[in-house]
Amino acid sequence: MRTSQILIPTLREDPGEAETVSHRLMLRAGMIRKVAAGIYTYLPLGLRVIRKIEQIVREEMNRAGAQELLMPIASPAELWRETGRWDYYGKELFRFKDRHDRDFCLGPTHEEVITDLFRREVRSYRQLPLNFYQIQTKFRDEIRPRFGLMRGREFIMKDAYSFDADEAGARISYQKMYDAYNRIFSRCGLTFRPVEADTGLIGGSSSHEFMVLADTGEETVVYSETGSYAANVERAEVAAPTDVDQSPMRSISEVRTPDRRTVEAVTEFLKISPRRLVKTLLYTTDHKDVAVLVRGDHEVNEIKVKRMLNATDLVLAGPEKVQALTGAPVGFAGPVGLKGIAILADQAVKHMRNVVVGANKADTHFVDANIDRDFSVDHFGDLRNAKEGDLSPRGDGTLRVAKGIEVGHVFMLGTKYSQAMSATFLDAQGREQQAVMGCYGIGIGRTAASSIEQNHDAKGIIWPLPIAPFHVHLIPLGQSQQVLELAGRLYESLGAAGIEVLWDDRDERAGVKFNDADLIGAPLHLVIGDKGLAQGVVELKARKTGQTTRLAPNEAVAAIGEVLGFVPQPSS
RNA sequence: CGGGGCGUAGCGCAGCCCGGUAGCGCACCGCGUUCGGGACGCGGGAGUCGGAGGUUCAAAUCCUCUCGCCCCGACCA
Repeated sequence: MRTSQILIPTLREDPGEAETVSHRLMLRAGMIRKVAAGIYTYLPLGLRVIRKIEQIVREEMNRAGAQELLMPIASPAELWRETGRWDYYGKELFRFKDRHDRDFCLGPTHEEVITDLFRREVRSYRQLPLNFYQIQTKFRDEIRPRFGLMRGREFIMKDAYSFDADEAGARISYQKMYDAYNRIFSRCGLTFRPVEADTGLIGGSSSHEFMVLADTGEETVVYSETGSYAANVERAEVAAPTDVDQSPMRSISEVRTPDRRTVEAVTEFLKISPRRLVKTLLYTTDHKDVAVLVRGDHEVNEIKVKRMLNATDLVLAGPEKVQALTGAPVGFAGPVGLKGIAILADQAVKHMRNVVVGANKADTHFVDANIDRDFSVDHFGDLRNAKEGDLSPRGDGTLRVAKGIEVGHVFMLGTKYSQAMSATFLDAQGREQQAVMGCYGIGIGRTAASSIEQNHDAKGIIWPLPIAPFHVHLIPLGQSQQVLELAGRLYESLGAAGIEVLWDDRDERAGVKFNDADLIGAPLHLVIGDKGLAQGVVELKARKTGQTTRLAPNEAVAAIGEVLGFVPQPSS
């Protein structure tokens, strides 16, 4: 491709709207342009990268035995009402009505549509297992789209759905996808890690997320330093506490803590460690209020609380609510004397003695409060976030914390959708059985963005070869006859050898061309200039290392083919 | 949705406090010089100052409403 025939509007300056590296570089390299918040046009260069990733995904899906199909973007509300997700999905679902006033949505995911296909078309266990996938545009009206392709409201996703006759089969299907995902992200040149994850809105019994490790990631991953445990912090289990405080109970007393509302302020004021304090957080769920107790240096994990309560909704109580429940302003809530409300506590609280808690009275705390004597707890459980230094729940060392970008997610769905939608088949005994499902997603654009987060320098992008928009950036310098002629010849023969070349045929100064080439990030740059030709050489530069090799022009194609791992075709 | 910020030429911004000619850099067009890491000279085109209302002799600037966008928190590929 010649630059005169492909629109690559590179930007010299950073666009003001972009914060993260990948967003900035994608805009600057002329890969994407914003149309509305979270909605982008993929320009030719960006689309080439997207297509490369899609192709890798396609190859690995096919290899894993999945079959490609394509479902519609628009789907009728009836299907979503069958599973209850028309309501449950909430504002994130882009909804619209047709001319007959019938409800539709733009698909955010396709469990309903694929399950509908399955129940209509599949009858027998002999047809199983099945796995269908598609690469398609999805719509989610995200609360806050951000970081370019990282979190769009319209985005390209590969989604796959497996159907098995039983749990054992489903586990095999799941494992195949898990393995395929590992291959896909490896082939894309990413440093990533599969982690145990929460299932969120999709539902199901268990899942793994594939996390690209990057400081700009929105997810928090905890992993055992020495072992194999890794999980999203939303999901990460906390090992049962081993430190049991055996000290004798002292008698409870009230202390004045004027205007000390936070753990930090109270513990500083009383000159105690946050580990001696129990903080009380008040929440409102679907139908009731609850208090959640955690140690002062711990954080409540709301997902775990939701799970314990079997609630779909959980919001921290506002100031009026807190006042109503405790009779005190925010900052002084405590379990002692707290009436008419369920009290949950993290397991670590169980073994604490002589703790500091709010007194449900303005500017007052209790010290030396004790469980069972001064207050009671209705349920204990693992309700906090794992944190750096915790013991691994698998007993393999201590936990560390890192940031990650979720590029893929695999779920064991079980029969959640097949049950809701009566997706059944007949087993060998002729009995009707519900299909056991799995679903598997990859964010294609997010994968591209993640790759940039991991592969860039101050000058621009450094694409891994398999997803680079072009293999070689051909950079002729000046307009001399010999340079132009050689550029044309090399362009032809590289193309004939199956090598993808971007030929900068603009009449620009060397600096402009070099800077654009560095920004765009093809793995190899081939520079042709009068200076080199005077010595009979062209220069091949590796974008990543900056290392330059001088080559005779007639060796260039073979040398490049070798570096790229191609078997060069004889050029005509 | 809560908190913070921004909308002025294609891009990046100044001007706004203290009302009075709409400006700078880059990009773009023409001519010339230049040409191995973002050249220079001369000439030029381009802006409903996000939108609507109001105050005023006069509004980019003050007031009200509104729309859009970005950043920080609760959702997810």
